[in-house]
Amino acid sequence: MDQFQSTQPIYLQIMALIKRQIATAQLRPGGQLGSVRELAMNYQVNPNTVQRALSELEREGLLKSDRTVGRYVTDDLSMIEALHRSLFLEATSRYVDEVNELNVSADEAIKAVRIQLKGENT
Amino acid sequence: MDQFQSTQPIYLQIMALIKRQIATAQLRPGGQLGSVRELAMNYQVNPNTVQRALSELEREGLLKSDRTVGRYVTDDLSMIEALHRSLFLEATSRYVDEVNELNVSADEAIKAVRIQLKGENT
DNA sequence: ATTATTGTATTAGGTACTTAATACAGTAGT
DNA sequence: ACTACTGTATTAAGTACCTAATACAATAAT
Repeated sequence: MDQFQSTQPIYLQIMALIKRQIATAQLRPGGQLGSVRELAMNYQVNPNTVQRALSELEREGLLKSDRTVGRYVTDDLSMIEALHRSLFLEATSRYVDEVNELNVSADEAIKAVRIQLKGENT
Repeated sequence: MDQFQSTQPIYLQIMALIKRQIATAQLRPGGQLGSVRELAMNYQVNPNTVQRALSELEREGLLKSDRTVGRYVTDDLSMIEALHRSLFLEATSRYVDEVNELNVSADEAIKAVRIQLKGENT
C-alpha cells in the first residue's frame, strides 16, 4: 500500500500508522486487524517486520491477540482517547520546540499554521 | 554535549543540529567550525560519524572546507535565509499533516499551539 | 478427521550505521 | 626543518534492522 522512509525503522513507522488509525477510529475499538501475512502483503514488507510492530503495540496495550484467531484493537475507550490526546500533544510539542529553536515568533508560527490549515480544507 | 536518539542515524541528527545553528546564526556566516575531532569529542561520537555529517552538509553547499585549515559556514546569506525559511515551512507542514491525520480541527490546533508557545516564553 | 488460517518462533544472510584504529597529504606556526 | 594541526581515506568489527524460508501449535470451518 504505502511506502516507508528509510531513515526510520519500518516497524516503528508501522506502529505509528496503526496508532493513528486507532486514535481516529479508522480501526474501530474491538475491531479485527488483518492477519500478519495480509498486512505484510499490503505494506509490502516481511511478515516478521509486521509481527514486530504488532507485538510492540500489544505490549503497549493497544492490541490484543487470540493466538489462533487474529488480532483485535483494544475496546478500552478511555485508552483510545488518551492515545489520541497524547499523539496530538506530542505533535504540538514537537512543533513548538522546533519553532522555538528556529527563533520564530509565536505570532509568525500561529499565522503559518493557520494559513496552511485553512488552505488544505475542502 | 547532547545525546542522540537511537531511532535515527546519528549523522542525520548532527546534520539537522548544524542546519539549525546555521539558520539561526548560532554558527555565523563564514564562521569557522570546530575540527572533526573536536566535534566528535563534543558530541561523544566517532570522528567518522562527524565526517559523514559534515561532508553531506558540504555537498548541500552549507559548508566549505579548506583541506588543511578547517571548515567554514557558507557566507551566502540568501542561502542561509532560504535554509531558515525551508526548515520553518517543513516543520509547519509536518505539523499540519499530523494534525489533519488526527482529525483535529484547525481551531483546536491553533489554540494548542498558542497555549504552548505562550507558556514557554519568558 | 481434514484443511486452511491464525499467531509465533527460529535460523540464516544481507545491508546500513557506528565505532576503532590507523594512515596520509597539506599547511600554519615555531 | 620540525611540530601540530587540518581534512580525508581505509580496514575491520559489532550491532540493529530487514528479509527469506521454514516450522509448529491451536482453532474454525468443512
